[in-house]
Amino acid sequence: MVFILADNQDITREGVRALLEPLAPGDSIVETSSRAALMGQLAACPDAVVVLDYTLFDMSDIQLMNMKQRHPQSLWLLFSDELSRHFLRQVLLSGQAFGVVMKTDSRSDIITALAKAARGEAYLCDLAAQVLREGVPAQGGQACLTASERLILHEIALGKTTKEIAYAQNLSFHTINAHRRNIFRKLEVNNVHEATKYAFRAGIIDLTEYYI
Amino acid sequence: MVFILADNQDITREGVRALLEPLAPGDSIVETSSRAALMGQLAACPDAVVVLDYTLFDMSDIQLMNMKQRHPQSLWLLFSDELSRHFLRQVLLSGQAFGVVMKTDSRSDIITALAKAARGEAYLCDLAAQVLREGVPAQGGQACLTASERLILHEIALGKTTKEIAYAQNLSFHTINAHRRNIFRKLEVNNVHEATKYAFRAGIIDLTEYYI
DNA sequence: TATGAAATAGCACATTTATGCTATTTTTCG
DNA sequence: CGAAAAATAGCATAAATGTGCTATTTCATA
Repeated sequence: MVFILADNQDITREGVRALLEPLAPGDSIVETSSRAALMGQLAACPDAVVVLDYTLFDMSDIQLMNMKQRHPQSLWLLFSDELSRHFLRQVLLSGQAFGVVMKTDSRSDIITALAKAARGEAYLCDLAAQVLREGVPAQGGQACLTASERLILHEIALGKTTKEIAYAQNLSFHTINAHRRNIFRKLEVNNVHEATKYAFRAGIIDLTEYYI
Repeated sequence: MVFILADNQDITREGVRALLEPLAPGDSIVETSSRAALMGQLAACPDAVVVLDYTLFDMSDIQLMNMKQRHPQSLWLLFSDELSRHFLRQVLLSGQAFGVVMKTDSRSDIITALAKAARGEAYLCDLAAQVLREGVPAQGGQACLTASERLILHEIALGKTTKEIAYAQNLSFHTINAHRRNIFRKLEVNNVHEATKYAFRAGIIDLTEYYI
C-alpha cells in the first residue's frame, strides 16, 4: 500500500506521517507538495491512498474529479482546514466516494480516517455526513445555472479574475468569459458585485468562505 | 526545558512534536488547545517556550502581549498559517522579541526556528524579517482610514464605480480615484474584493446593507 | 435522429480598474 | 506659526471587465 501525502505544508505532512507510520508499518509514504508531482506519483502508483489538502493545493473541484476519474482505483481522503458545505455537496453527490476529515478534527478522528482509508473505507467527518444526509438541495426551481456556471460563479464571488479561473481550470480565457456572460445574462445582472450578491442569496458562497 | 504547543489543531501539534522530540530529548512537551489551558500551563511553568498558532487560537494582539508581559521569562514562537504585515508590525515593534515562523515554511526552517527557540534565540521568517527592516510605519495605528476614506470604502463595498461615487459626491473622478488608492495602500490590498472583505470585518458595511 | 442546450474558443472594443507619477489647497495639531 | 496629513485634481498606461458578435464539439433527450 502506498500513501501519498499531498499538502504544501511540511508541518502537516510531518504530523500525518507521525500518525500513519505506526498505523501502517511496512507501507510506503510518499509526500508531494505540488499538483504536478501528485500527478506523477499517481501515474506511478494508480491505486494509492491520497491524503489531500484540497484548499492548500490550489486545485479546482473539476481537477480533483478529473484526477479521481483518471485513476479510479485511487482512494482519496480529503484532509483540509475548511471546506464549504457547497464544495462538499459538489464532491459527495458527484458519485465519488471520497473520505473527508478536517484538520481541526481530533487526533483519534484523524487516525480513524487514515485507518479506514488504508482499508479502502470512507470516513466522513461530521460536516460531510451532515451534507450527505441533507442530500440534493431542495432548489425551488428557478436556479437556472448549470453546475459549471455555479462553480464559476463561486470563484467570481471569491474575487478571482477571469484569467485566474481559466488558469486554475486549464481552460481558455474566452471560455470562462463566455460562462461569465451566460451567468450574468441568466441572473440579469451586469457586474461582479450584483452576481456576488446573488451567490450569497443562493448559498453558492457563504460568509465564512468569503472572509478567509 | 518545557515546550508548550498551543494550537487547536491536533495534527499540527503532532507534526511539531515529531520535529521537536529528536531535537530536544529529555525536555517535556505539553500541548494545549485552549487559551485558558495555556494560561494555566504558563502559570505552572513561567519560563516555558510557547509555540503558538495565533490565528487559530482566537487571541487578540493585546491578549498576546499581556500574556508575554505577565510571564516575561517565557519565550514565544509564533507559528501560524497567515500573518498580516500589520499584525507582524504590531507584534515585532512592540519591543517583544517574538520568534516568527510560518506553517508554510519548510521543514528545515521550522526545525531551525524550534532549535533557536530552545536556545532562547529568535528566528524570523522572511516576511517577519522584511517587516522589521521596514521599521515603524508612517502611522502608528491600524484603523488609519480617515472619515472620507471610510465613506468611500463604504460605497466601493456597495459596488459603486469610481465614476458613480464622484458624480454622487460632486467631486472629480480623480479625487475619488486618489482616495481609492490611499485606501488600498493603507489596507494593503489591491482590488475591490479584498477591500470589501476588510469593510465587512471592520463593520464599515454589513450584510443587511449589502443585500439590498 | 434531429434539435437544442452546454461547453468550448475566438475577435473586437468601449469602459473600468489599478497604479505609476505630480501638484495645489485646506485642515489639523504639536 | 509651521509641518504634516488630508482633500482635491490631473496625466498616463497596463490590465481587467463587460458586451457586441461568430463558431465548433459534445451530449442529453424529445
